[in-house]
Amino acid sequence: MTATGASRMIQDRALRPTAKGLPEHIRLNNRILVLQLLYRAGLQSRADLARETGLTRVTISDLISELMGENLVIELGQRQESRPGKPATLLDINRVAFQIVTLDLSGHTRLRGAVLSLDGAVLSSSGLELSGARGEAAFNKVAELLSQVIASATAPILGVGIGSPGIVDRAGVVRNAPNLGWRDEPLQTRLQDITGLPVRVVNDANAAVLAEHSFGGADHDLLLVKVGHGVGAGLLIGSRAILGERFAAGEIGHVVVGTDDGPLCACGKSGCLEAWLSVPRLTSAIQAATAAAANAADAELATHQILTEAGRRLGIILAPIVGALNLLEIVLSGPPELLDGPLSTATTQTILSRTMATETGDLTLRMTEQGQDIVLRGAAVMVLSAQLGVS
Amino acid sequence: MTATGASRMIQDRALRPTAKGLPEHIRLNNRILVLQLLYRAGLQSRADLARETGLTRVTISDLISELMGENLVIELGQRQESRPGKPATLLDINRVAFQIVTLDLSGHTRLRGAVLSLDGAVLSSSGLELSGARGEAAFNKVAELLSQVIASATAPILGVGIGSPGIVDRAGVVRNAPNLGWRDEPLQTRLQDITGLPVRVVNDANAAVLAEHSFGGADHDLLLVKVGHGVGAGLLIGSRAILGERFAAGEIGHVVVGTDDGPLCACGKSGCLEAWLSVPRLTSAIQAATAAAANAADAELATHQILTEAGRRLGIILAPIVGALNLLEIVLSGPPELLDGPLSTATTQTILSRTMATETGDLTLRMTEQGQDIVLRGAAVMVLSAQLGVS
DNA sequence: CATGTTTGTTAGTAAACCTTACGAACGGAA
DNA sequence: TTCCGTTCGTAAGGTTTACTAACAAACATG
Repeated sequence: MTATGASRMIQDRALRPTAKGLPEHIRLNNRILVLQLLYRAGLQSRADLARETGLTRVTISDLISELMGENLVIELGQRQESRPGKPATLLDINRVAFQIVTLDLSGHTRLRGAVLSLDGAVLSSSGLELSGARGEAAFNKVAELLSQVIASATAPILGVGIGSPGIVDRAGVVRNAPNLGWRDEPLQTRLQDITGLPVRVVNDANAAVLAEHSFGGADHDLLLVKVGHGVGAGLLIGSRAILGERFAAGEIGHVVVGTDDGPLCACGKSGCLEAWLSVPRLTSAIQAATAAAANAADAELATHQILTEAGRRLGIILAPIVGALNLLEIVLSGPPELLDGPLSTATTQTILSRTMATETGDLTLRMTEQGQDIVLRGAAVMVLSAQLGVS
Repeated sequence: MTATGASRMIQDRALRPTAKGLPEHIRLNNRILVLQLLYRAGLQSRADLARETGLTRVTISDLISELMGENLVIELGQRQESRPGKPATLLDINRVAFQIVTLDLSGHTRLRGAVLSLDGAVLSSSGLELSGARGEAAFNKVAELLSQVIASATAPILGVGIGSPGIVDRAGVVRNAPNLGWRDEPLQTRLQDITGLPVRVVNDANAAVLAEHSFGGADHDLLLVKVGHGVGAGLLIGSRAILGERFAAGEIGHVVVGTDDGPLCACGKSGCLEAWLSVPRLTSAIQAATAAAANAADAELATHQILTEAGRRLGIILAPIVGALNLLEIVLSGPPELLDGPLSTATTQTILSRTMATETGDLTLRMTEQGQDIVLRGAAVMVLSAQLGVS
């Protein structure tokens, strides 16, 4: 028995198509490929792009002229380098021709908004107090802030990106967001209708992990744990976000930690991660310990213990996840004065001691480099990805 | 500020291309699409396929004639149904023209091999005692069994699929398999050179989860826990296998369970999942308890307790994973007399009680329906997927 | 028996890529 | 200075793919 002419290796590229292919899909594919290269590296000639993509100079020229027609790409004069041959014309994404508007709805009391450049830099930002608004009132606050931010843009807007707390489905419907009092709120569609702009709504932790991935540079699988009023996570595997069957992936706040009970949680269970790790719980525990302490050294010690125990609890939850997914990179987002120190040290230690060292030896756990704007920037990544295929 | 002509929604289909697109890729895409439909549903006419795919009858006809030329598709006479119009010519994958050869190397003492039809049915099987062979000797045993099985095929062989324990990379190199004494063993390449057939080597648990996905029917994200001499898992998200950064995804056997210590594990830590749940540990614990019991009822009770506690420990490990990935379907593979009963009941209970009920309420945990042949059938899925793009 | 319907094929068109060829612009050598 | 090789970008023509339009074959029905 021998191999047959019928058998042909199917490359990874084409596995499991779910839709028919048409010539124009090739064009779109290559268009995105070119935009992606220009977006990441910038300042390349048509010939450079041809070499990198494997497409011919002819095809690249054609694509570029299309992109220049849309004002997405511009020529930036000739390369100065002294080489034989006709000098190359340098190209780049037209980074000032468009701007991106994003909102971060994850603050417990305050909504934030910003205008960003295509590079993800925050050009201007503003905010609006939620003042306890819920349901339709909260929606109106969001719409109000959005129109403010849109008005402050100084270039055509590529799209609007929004990071919302709670469970958000692929269509941008907020299935459930207790803080804002939303159930099945079709935020994306409604705001799209109001503004006439393309809008993308995603979960805040998912936006955050996208920001970390795109602007942090590393091409690893990534888990981002966002600690705030609650605890949530965003997960990126193979450069794509994991949403979960019911769009609730990353909702680890109410998973029970360990086998020795723990503090009572608002959800009714004991020992939930959120009951150990949320910002309100940590600050109040530290405050209480400090108040009860005899002196500054005691207070310091008690604080250290509280943070270490919280970090250990986080590590206990993360260890099975790290093992099951063979993760090598975990990022924390939240108040650095709480997370960056004993807490993160304890988390790393705990994960390493509870998993197989040979597989997780080079695990990295660190604070995000995106700071407070992480959700705003992640929402911008969503827009870039949706509108241009770039990230 | 308004939306611009430049912005265009990029559909999910084309997100993040990593390679250039060419006209022939369209053809491959559509070819796979057609094969997939025929493989799954079977017995359709060209016109049916055109309607389902959205391609025209002309294009379908052309594709079908290509596939018939390769003997992959055959005509099966005309549809008998009484309808107006010219009767349809029914088509199907030529399910008897090719066979698949697969090996399961995950048995602790015995290698298994089989010839399967394109449908994944086991046509014949054989085995070979490992007799403690390790390293090159183990490789020779594998090669010997493989040539036996290949010789017993009765039709051209589409390809060879192999499920191996240990850590297997994307190129089919067994990075580390302690049981077989392999380190960086390029199994796929070597066997491909020997046999002249396309060979695919994957981790046994990953093969198993593919089998469960393809033949189990459900289109959910899936976690399969394989309990044997060790404990491993295979994970499928969005119909694609998760391998992990170092190809060690699913290696949860040596993750520590709970915060109350536990049995000492061979790896040096205390309370590893494998130290609670592996088949040798369960059987010996049950044997000991039975021997020590005063009567049959006591023995029964002790056995029940041992299995319940093991199931609870599995649940403790799985709860964070289920929460983080928002999984709804977990499958157990292994000796049903151990797993199917108190153990799986306790696991389900534990997961539900340790996660947020609203998100995991409709969690399913069940035994596999694939039985002993799960790895053999999963390896066949790999071959189908690699050679035809079908699964 | 005529009509309408469905199937599968033939002929010609549009879109996307490719190959081949060429002018333009530069550095370096005769 | 002049010539030559190199590199860049563009032009012209060919190939592959899928599409539209049209048609013959085969059937059910009034």
